[in-house]
Amino acid sequence: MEAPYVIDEGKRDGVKYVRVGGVGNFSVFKTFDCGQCFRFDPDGDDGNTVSGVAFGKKVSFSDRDGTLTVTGAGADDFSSTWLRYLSLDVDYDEIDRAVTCALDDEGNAVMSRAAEVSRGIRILRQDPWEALCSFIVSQNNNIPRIKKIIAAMCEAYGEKTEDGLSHAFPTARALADAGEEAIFALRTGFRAKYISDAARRVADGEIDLDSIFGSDDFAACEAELMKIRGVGPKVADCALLFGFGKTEAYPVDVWMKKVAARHFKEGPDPKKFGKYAGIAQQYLFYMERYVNG
DNA sequence: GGCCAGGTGCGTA
DNA sequence: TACGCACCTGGC
Repeated sequence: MEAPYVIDEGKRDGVKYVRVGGVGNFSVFKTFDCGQCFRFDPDGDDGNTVSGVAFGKKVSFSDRDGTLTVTGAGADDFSSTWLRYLSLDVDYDEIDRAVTCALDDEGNAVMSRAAEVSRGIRILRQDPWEALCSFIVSQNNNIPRIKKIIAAMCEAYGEKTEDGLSHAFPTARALADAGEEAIFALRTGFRAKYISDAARRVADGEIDLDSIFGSDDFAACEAELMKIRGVGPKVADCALLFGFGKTEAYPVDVWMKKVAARHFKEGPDPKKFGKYAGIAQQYLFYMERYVNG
């Protein structure tokens, strides 16, 4: 795999930027359009730029002719934060090879098509608490409203970003202190008690996200998260996949049920994809939800 | 004006 | 254990 390398860095209109080459098969648009993250939106009209907030930093990503531009970051920030966030240190060519030969011929044909249309998607490594909380909000909900609720939560209870114009995702402590009624007032509906329960348990250390992050016992991680009210297998798996870097997590939602019904006699069996099950899942999900739609 | 959304908890057999 | 149904709200 070609390793990402910094081309140059500088400032435009007083804002830092860094340009990076060697990013391989990476699509900003697909990565941020595939439903894994709710705080980024398309910026401008080139179709290749998104802006948002992650790890309390306002940032935008843009790809053009194989060059990634990160605005709001310098070379140091790129290597310390965004390289890992975007999973640019992961060899997706190798993963694509693995997931397209894991099943029988028929299954491999489906996976090859899914990998083809999804080419460029990277599983983000988001903040664990943000991912957990966001996917609690996502249940029985649609993406525009999920984004709206999360934006309201950030504005009300998140620390301001450096430029003072945006807000970080609120800490578990901030949401726990806000209380269930205040969270309900953000139009979260029946999820208010779930968010509140999650925030309290995490803030109190009753659920230790760091130890889940460091654990290799996937089933135990899932069980631990499912102690939270309103966290079932789907939400737990999304949090583990998108927030805890556990690519073996295989969230099954209505779209994945459609995939199974439409393209497979039974299954696919996620175990066959091993530690890349979550990435295979994301490819199948993306094909069904955003391409076949 | 309804239906429904990237689920989950709870009550019922 | 295995279903079916309610759930806040607002986008379409």
